[in-house]
Amino acid sequence: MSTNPVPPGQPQPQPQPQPEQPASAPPTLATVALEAGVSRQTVSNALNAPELLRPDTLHRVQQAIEKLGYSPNRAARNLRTRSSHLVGLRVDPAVEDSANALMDRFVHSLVESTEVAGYHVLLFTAGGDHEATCPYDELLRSAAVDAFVVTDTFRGNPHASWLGSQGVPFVAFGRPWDDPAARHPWVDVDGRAGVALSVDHLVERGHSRIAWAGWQKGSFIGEDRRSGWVTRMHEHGLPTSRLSARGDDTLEFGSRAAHALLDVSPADRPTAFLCASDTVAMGVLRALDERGLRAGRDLAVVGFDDSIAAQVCSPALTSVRQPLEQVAVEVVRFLGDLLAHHPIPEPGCILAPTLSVRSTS
Amino acid sequence: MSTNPVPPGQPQPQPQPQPEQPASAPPTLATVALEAGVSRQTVSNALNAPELLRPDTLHRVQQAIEKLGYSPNRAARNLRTRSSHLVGLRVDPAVEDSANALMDRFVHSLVESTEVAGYHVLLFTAGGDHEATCPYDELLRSAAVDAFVVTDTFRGNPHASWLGSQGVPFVAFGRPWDDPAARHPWVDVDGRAGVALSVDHLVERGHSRIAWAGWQKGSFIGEDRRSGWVTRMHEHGLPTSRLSARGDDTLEFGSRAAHALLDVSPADRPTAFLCASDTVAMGVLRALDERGLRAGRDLAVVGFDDSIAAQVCSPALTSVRQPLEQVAVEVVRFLGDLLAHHPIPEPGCILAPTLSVRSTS
DNA sequence: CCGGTATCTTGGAACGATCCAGAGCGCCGT
DNA sequence: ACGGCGCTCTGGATCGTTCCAAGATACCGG
Repeated sequence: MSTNPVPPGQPQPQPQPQPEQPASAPPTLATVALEAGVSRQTVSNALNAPELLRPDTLHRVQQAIEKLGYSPNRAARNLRTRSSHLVGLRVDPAVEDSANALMDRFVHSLVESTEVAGYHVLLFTAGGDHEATCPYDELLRSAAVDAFVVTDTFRGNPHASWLGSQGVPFVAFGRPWDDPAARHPWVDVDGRAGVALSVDHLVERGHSRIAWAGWQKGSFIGEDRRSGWVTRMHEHGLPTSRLSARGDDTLEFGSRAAHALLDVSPADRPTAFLCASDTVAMGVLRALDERGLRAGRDLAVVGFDDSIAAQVCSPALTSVRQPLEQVAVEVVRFLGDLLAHHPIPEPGCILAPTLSVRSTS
Repeated sequence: MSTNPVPPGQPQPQPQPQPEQPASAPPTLATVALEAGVSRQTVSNALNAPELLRPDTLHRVQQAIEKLGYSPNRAARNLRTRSSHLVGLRVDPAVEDSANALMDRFVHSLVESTEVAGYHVLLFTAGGDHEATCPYDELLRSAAVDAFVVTDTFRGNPHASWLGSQGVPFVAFGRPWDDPAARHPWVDVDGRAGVALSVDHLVERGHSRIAWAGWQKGSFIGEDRRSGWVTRMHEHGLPTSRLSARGDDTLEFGSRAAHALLDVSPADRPTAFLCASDTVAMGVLRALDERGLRAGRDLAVVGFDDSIAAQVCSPALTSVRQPLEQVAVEVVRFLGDLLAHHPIPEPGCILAPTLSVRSTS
C-alpha cells in the first residue's frame, strides 16, 4: 500500500486516509466502491435496488463486497433512513410458581419472524421503580426502536389504549377487550374455541359432569374462556350449575377449587376438570394427588397453554395449545404494514388453538 | 430568529430549515441549544459530561431538554461513537418436552442488568438453514451489536473457542471446559457443589443409598455434576457402585433409569435419586408413579435447574437452583470491562447454587 | 449524422450526534 | 497593568449511509 510519507514537522491538513487499510478498519461503501471501480451510490444501489444496475456492474460490485467482507453500517443507515429496524418487546419478571412459560415459545417465534422481515427484537424492562420516564416513550423518542410488540393485553391489561392514544406504533398480542374501537393491529387466540374443543374432547371420552376452574370475573380472558365452557356444555345439553369455581391464577386456587368441587355427594361430583390455565390445572392435579385420585383414570383434567410443565409432569396434562408460531407471523405481518404505512383494513386477527391430548384425559 | 430572506427566483443553495417546527419533527441537539441559548456542544456536554458545565448553564440546558422532551438520537450517537450499546443474545428454539426453561429467568435478569449499565439486549437466531453468513459475524460487522452473550457453552458446546479465535467480543455463561486457556470472560455455576449440597441434604434426611441419574460421558457439565455426587458420597463413606445410570437429557431416559435402578433386590435399591437435570428428574417421577411409589414418602428425588415444572408438579420437586440473577450481573460486569477495554485479570467467575427443598425429599 | 430518450452512474448534501482545537473571559500573582 | 492560567463555551469537521438532481453513456429513429 502506498505509504505516502509526509514531511515530518509539517502540519498536515489532510492526513490523506488511505482507503485500503489492512483489516483494522471495517470496510465502508467507499472502500467497496474503490475496489469495484464504481461510485458509492452504485454500491448502495447494488444492495438496495439491484434492478437499477447493469448485470455486469452488479456482479462486479457483489464480488467486491464478498471479497472485502463488507456489510453496511447499521448506525449510518438508521440515521439516514430514520428507522432502526428494531422492534421493542417488554419482558416481565418471570413469575415463580406459575406454569405460564409460553413466552419462551412466543419470543423465539417472534425473533424468527422478525428476522425474515429484516428486523430484530430488542428487549427492555418496565423500568423498575423510577417511573419518571416511560420506557416506551424513551425508546421511541430516541429512535431506538421503530415499533413495539405488546403482550400485556393478553392478560387483559388496558395498557394498550394508552399507547394507542400516544400515537405509538405497536402490534398487540391480545385483543383490546375493553376498547372494541381501538385502531391498533392485534392478534389473538380464540380461547373460547379452545375450551369448546376441550369440552368436545371430554364428551367424546364419555364425560358429562365437566367442571370449570377459572379466574375471577374481572378478567376478560377468563370470561372468554369460561364462555366456551358454558356455551358448549349447553349445546351438548349438559349441566353447568354447581360445577364452576373462580379464583386467582395460582396453584393454590386450583387445588382448593378441586377439593371444593369434589367435596359433594358422589352423584354431584364432576368427572372432569377444565381449567383456565395450566397453573390452575397443576393445582387441580395436586388436589387429586392428595385425595389419592389419579388423573386420567379416575378423573380427567384439561389445562390451557400447553406449558412445559404440562408436557413433563406425571401424568402428562392434556392442554389447549396456542399457535404461538402463527401468532408471531401475523404480528410481524401487521408490523410490516404498520411501518410501511400501508392501510390496515382489518386490524384484528383471531387464530384457532388446538388440543394437545395427553394422559390426563 | 434572523430570517435571512433570500431574493425570490434565485436558486437557494441552502433551504434554510427553520429549526422550530411545531412538533412533527423530534427535537435535536440544535433545537435544544437554541432553546437554551447555548451551542450544540454544550448541550451534548450537559448529557455526557455535566461536570464541565457551570451549574446555572447546566440547569438551563436541563430545563430546555425537559421542556422539549428531548432524547438523543441513538443512530447518530452510535454512528459517531462507533458503538451500538447493544449486546446480542442468541435464542434457540424452545425444546419441547424438556423442563429446561431457565432461559426465561436468565434473560430477564440479563435485560435488567444490561439496562443498568446503559445497554440493551438484542435477540437473534442461529440463522436457520442458510449458513452462508454467520449471524455473529454479520451483526458484528454491521456494528449492530457491540458484543455477545453466549450461553451455548453451558451445554458444553465448544462454540466459544471459535468466537474467541475470531476476536469477537463476548462473555460466556458457561466455562470453556475444553479449553482452559481461553481468554474470554465467563461466568458459571458450580454444578458440582450443587450436587454435593443435594447429597448432604439427602444424607441429613437419613438416606444412604443415593443413586445418580445423569448424562452420557461426553458432557462436561454432566461429568462435573456427577463428580459432585461421587466425591461427596465417598466423603460420607457411602457407596456409589451400581447406583449410577447415564443417558440422554430426556424424560424417557429418566424413567428408564429409575426402573432399571429399582429392578434389583430390595437391599440394593436406592432410596433417593439425584438427577443431572429437572427433565431427567421428571422422568424419574413418572417411573415412580408407574410403580405406585410416591416421591417424598417412599423415595426421595432431587432435580437440577429449579425449573418451573419442578415448582408446580405434584409432588413438587426438590431441585438445585442456579443463581441466574447473579450470573447476569457478573456477565454484565464483564461486558462493561470488555467494552471499556479494561484489563480483565481473572476471566472466570464461579457462583454457588442453592437448594430449593420441596416435597420430593 | 444528429437530437432525443431511456438507462446507468455520479458527486454533493443531509441525517444528528460527538471529537477536536481554539476562542472568550474571569482570576491570580507579580 | 499585564501575561498566564484554568474554566466554559463555541464552530467546524466527521462518522457511513441514503436522497437528490444532474451528468455520462448507449440506443434509436429520422
